[in-house]
Formats: sequence, structure tokens, C-alpha cells
Amino acid sequence: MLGGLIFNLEPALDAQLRRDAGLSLFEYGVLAGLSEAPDRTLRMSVLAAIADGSLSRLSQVVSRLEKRGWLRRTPDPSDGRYTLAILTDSGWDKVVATAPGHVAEVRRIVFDPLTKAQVQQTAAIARRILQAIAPDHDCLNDRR
Amino acid sequence: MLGGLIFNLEPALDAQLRRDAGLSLFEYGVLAGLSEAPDRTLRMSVLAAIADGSLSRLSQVVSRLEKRGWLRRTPDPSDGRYTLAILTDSGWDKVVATAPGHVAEVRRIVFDPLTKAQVQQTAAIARRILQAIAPDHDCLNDRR
DNA sequence: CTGGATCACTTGAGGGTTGAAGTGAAGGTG
DNA sequence: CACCTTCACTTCAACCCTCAAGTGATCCAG
Repeated sequence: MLGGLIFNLEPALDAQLRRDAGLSLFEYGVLAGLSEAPDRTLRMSVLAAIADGSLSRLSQVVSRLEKRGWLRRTPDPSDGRYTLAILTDSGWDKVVATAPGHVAEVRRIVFDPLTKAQVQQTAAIARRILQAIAPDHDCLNDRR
Repeated sequence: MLGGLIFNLEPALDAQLRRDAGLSLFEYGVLAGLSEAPDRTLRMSVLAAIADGSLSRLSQVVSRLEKRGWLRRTPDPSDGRYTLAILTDSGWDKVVATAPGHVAEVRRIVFDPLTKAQVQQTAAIARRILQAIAPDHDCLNDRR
């Protein structure tokens, strides 16, 4: 019964974003992650962790988002190995335009159908399962 | 907090199968679905619903599994529009060899970390969310 | 019958993801 | 200082998936 969830929840959220904003869920996660960061700026590796994807995947997605004008890259002046991803004003506008629809869909699919108790149960359950998947990976911070 | 789950649980199960059996989670679902069917035989469209994938995706995956000798295809004698997918003996052996490791991983990641109450809560929660995603899609049957 | 609609499935192009190898910068070590 | 290692990131090829068209088989109206 978890099976159905795993296979259908992410595609459902992805579909709403593609339909209404022309963004994949992962792309949205990247832009949203940046939008909440100080100076709307993050190192690529930090952004990859926040968006929950590999650095390789992020690198290519960021290239696309950069071509679309929603962010830009710059070497970190304090350490040339790091690359800073910076949300542009246009990217900020995109997030502002996109977030409400996404949030509404999450509410519609996840929060509205559940009781308050079930929402809390879900948090506890997710925490335990994630712990079993990645024991080290400290799960104090919520990822999106 | 559901986010992390959605992004990590399926990949974790997929990784175990690829590592230990050289099968993707979806490929395993196809073989396992057939292995539980009467005569180890199903119509492609039924198998697609069981494995929770599109017909197009199934068609291509079945081609690969057929090349590997784990199943074969035959037109349905009673209606030439249907195609029957039939698990071979070799495919059966593959499922028998693969299932224990997969089941153990599911247990390790999902069932062991949860209390009995949490497992039941999960079922109720998943049912409600799935209902919100696909109101028609009757959720009486558990998909894997 | 027969022409068109529908059904079940297949194919192919386009695009995204993965994993391994490559690049270039920074940090030791002698 | 070289040299090696490590790090952060990028690139490339292989693979997989999706979506839109294509292919037969069957059904049905006239």
C-alpha cells in the first residue's frame, strides 16, 4: 500500500508543475531552494543536498535554468573550487508565480485528505524510514 | 518531511535490486506480477496496471526481459488485439532468486523501523492520499 | 460485407538521468 | 617549491522514460 504512494505522489506533483509552470519538480526545488537562501545564493553542492539530487544532475539542470535566465553561476571568490548559483530577479519572479499553485496541489493531495493526527503520524513515520535508508544523513532539517 | 521519503524510498529499493539482481524495481515488479498470476500469464494491459506503469513503458521493458529469456509474448488466441506475457521457467527462477533480498530490504527499510500501529497508520494515510490523486482509480486492490 | 471507429499494443524521436571519467583549483607533505 | 591527493564541479555516453504517431486486429453501422 505504500507502493502506490511511492509511484504516484511524485509524478502527481511533477505533473502539476509541468502543466502550470513548465517546470519539473526537481527544477522547482532548485529555484525554490535558492529563493529561500541568504542573498538567493548557494554553493552547487549545498543546493544539490537541498534539492535532494546528485551534483551531476544539478549541474545539468542548472545549465538549463541558466539558459532560461532564472539563475546564473559564478566561481566562489573565497574558494575557486566552489561555484555559486544565484537566483536572478527573473528567477525570483518565476518562483513567486509558481509557488502558490504548487503549494495548493500539495495541500490538496496531502494535507486536506489527512486529519491533523495523520499529518503528525506521517512526519514520525517518514523520519523513521529515512533513518533506515540513510542512518548517517542527519534528518533534523526538513528537505522541502 | 514527506518530501524526503518520496525522493529516497523508491531509489533505495531500486538500488538494492540493481546491485543484487541486475533488475530495476519496475522490471522486478513486472516479473513478480507475472509470477503471481494464473499460469504465470497476463495480458500486457493488465500487467501494466499491476506494475503501475504506462503500456508504452511496459512494452519496452518486456522487450528487454524477453531478450534476457525471462518471459515471452504471444498473441491472445481468443482476441488478436491482446498480447499475453508469459513468465518462462528461467524467469520464475529469477524471481525466486531475487524476491528474498527484495523482501528483506522492504522489511528493513519500512516494517522494522515502524511500530505495528504505524504500519496501520501508513496504510490509512496512503489510501487517503491516493484517493486524492486519482479519485476514480479504485484503490481496493493493493498494488505490490 | 465494407468502411470507419475503437482497441491493444508497438515504435521512434526527444529529452532527462545516471555513473564514470575528466578538469581545474586548493591543501598537504617532504 | 614540486608532487600528490582531495575537492567541487562538469562532461559524455549509455540508458531509460514519455509522448505522439503508427500498426494490426476487432467491432459495428449501414
